[in-house]
Amino acid sequence: MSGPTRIPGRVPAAPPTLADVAERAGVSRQTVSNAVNNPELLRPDTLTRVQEAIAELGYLPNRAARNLRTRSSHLIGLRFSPAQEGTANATMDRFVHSLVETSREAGYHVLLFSGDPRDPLAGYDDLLRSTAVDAFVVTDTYLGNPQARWLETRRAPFVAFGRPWDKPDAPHAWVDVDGAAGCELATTHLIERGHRRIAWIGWRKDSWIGEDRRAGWTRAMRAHGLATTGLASRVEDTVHSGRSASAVLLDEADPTAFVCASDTLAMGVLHTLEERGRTPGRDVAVVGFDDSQVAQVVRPGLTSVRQPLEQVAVEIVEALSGLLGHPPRPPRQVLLTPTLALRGSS
Amino acid sequence: MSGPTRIPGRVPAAPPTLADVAERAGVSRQTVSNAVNNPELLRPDTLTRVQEAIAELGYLPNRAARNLRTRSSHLIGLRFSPAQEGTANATMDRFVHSLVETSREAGYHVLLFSGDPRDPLAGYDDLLRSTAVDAFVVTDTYLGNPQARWLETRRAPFVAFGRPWDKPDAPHAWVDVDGAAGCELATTHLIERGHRRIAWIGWRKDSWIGEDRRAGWTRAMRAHGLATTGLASRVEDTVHSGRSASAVLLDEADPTAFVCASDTLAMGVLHTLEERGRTPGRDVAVVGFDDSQVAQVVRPGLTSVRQPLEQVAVEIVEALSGLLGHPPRPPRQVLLTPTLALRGSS
DNA sequence: TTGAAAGCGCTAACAC
DNA sequence: GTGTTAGCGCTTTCAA
Repeated sequence: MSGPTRIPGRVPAAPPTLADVAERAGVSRQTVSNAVNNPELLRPDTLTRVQEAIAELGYLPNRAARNLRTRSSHLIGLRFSPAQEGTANATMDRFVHSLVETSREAGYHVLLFSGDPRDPLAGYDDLLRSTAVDAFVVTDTYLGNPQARWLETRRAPFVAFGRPWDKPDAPHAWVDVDGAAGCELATTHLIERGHRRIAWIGWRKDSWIGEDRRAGWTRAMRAHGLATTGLASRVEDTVHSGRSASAVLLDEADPTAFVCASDTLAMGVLHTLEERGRTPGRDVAVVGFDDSQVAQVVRPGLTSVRQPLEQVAVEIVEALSGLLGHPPRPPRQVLLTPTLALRGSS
Repeated sequence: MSGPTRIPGRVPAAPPTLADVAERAGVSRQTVSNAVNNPELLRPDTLTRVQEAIAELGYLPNRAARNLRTRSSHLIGLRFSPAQEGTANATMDRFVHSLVETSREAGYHVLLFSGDPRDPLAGYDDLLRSTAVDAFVVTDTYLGNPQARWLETRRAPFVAFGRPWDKPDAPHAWVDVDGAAGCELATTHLIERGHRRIAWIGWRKDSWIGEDRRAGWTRAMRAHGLATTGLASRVEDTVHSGRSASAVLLDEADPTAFVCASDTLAMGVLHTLEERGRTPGRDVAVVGFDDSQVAQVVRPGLTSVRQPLEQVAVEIVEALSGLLGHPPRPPRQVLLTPTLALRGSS
């Protein structure tokens, strides 16, 4: 045991255990355990004595032992895949920060894992079978989410960041941001500033997220009786595509404003404007999506739809606590509304 | 026990244990453990039988039990603090991706934790005392690193990403990128392209990293017999500061090129050039540092010093394996050289 | 080469 | 309220 080898004032060879605290406080191990986990069970004076011993020894429960006994790790698994498209991983980054912070407040840590980007299930299975995590946060739902279905059959607790587009009434817990509402907000903002011919540059039709965001633009235009014909373009999510698409749209439809499905595409529009000597914000307005670093730093500042990722994290942890609670609360579905970060480009 | 309640073809109520495998293979639990950890101890036919049972049951050792027994978690702690200065957290993001990937190959997972940004020690202590992680990767060494000294006294294994600037011969393991070499590379590149009056915009003097990067610029200038007087500026790391500093430098010293300590500052230079109708790359060259998203997306592309973060991760995991090995290898200090990502701005 | 026994540090269940 | 007992699933002795 560690007791005799521990020399006061020196760095302990091994951290103190429950038994060390119990001996010091003159109580049983169980009482110490109760002092930590159910303090209301102890008589006040016993509690104080135990707490003093805990403080003196700098005791903290051994995680492995507690995990083994309680069959829970207080760890949340998050697949952190290598950078995906354009500015998207900046969003992921901001989200992870919020998640780490919020999880901590709820007593959880975030375990990052990776897996073959081509295999959406890679990594999940091992962690689940080895009981290394209590639950997952699934973020890569943009392709449809086989993970969600797979985790459901495994009865693994998880919360998705992103809707199950292919199965809207799936019963699992998810939190998402209303992209349509965001783009509607952006478009309405432009309409209020006097624009009438507002173009859309979005992603290809097989992207659910892209179609959702596009729907917001359509909705706002229709609501104000504005035509959309010839004003929309669907391309790859690259700066280059944004540039060519905006060039074509300017030639063929002469829009005075652009709403884009991403900051990456919006950057392409800014490039086109610069090439043509037209000033963003004054001659042509541009709005992006994601409020990335780029939007903040580029001249003259890119107005952009901002996802409330801090709130997403809060809702996810809330949902997670529900799933893992005793008794578990039923899964919730939460849709949050983004805001608009106004800058010089509009 | 889980045995009787498990129905073939259905989702198991609890994952199989060593005992389940042993029963199925008709051997003792210990033999199964050996099959997993020391297969060379088994007779080939026994090994095959056990491995078959493992495969049939989908057995994977329970992490908590193994952690408790071996006193190791195979988890690496990384403090993931809320976004710091400008583009710096994009670098962090890229680094974390690499670290997760490399750790996985070495059998480790990355545990993210957060802590009060004002307290550099926050979070470390609890994880250490609760034996939740085997080691730390310390990244926030830019302010000097009390963490490193503190972890050393606690005999906690850790590797720092970043040199101990305030104590260059500190014995702990660290990996860093040679910022001076990077800026020397950038400056030499500009000299080779014919520039002679090359300005420096860097951070304030109390930043060790900033002074290091600046030294690279000085070195390259001196090596080519070029004057540096009046060509340097030290400011805050913001776009705005970069803009004003470059405006002043252009007025007073008329440089034909800028080397900056960050992409953020370089963006400020680009803003100034645009304001004055001068084309980056053609009229005035600009080089940034960190090869951020912004550098890749802005027009006409920002040449930038790129840190070899993938290699940093590899070296860190290598150092970590050394520290945690049996017997441990002595700590190493590794300095890596960055490269230059060439783009339109130069 | 395989098996039996012990115990890592903790908490659930129950007795006092 | 507090103590006792048992056992989570695994690996490290050590004996067969």
